[in-house]
Amino acid sequence: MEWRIKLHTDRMKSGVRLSRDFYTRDVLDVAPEVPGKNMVIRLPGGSQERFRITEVEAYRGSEDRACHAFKGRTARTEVMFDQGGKLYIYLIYGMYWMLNIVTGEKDNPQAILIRGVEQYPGPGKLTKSLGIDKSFYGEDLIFSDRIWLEDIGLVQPVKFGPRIGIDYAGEYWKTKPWRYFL
DNA sequence: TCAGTGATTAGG
DNA sequence: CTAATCACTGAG
Repeated sequence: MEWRIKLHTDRMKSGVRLSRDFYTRDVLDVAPEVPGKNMVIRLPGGSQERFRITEVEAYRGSEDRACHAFKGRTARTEVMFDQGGKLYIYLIYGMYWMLNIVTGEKDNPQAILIRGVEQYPGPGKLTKSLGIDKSFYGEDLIFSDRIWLEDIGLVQPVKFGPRIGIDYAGEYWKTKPWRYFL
């Protein structure tokens, strides 16, 4: 019960913005550290809010059949080939914007799908609620004044399991435990 | 379980 | 130009 109270009282507390070095590591090192971090965002109304990230998934390079970079470099996936710390945004099923954070070094395409924050579980629901759309494509979390991540000095135990919604990727990639959540 | 919905992509 | 695909969601 105490952890619930702590989550709530800490929610608005500001932390330290994560720097480039955090993102330029391998996605499998970065992704497990993202749940528990705060996402700071300027909402459509103009107010700045903080949301605790609760669930993410790792997509790792041109070998990962579930990763959009698997099919090579296209206009859509271009930003994944840039250095870590930028946003990869795309539309799915004609309705939902997906929010991803690019990781790794330049020309090593990787990204982390943000699947949920504390108040808005679900990748499509959180982008809709927070007003995240194509205009965030390529946004740099190191310099942006409307969205970034911050460390609030809490280490949360992270659980893990297989990624969601990638049946097409085949048994090997589908079963990799690359989903991380609180 | 299943339809909605439209950008993106590869292929003529 | 066409047609298939799709890191989802909510209704029944």
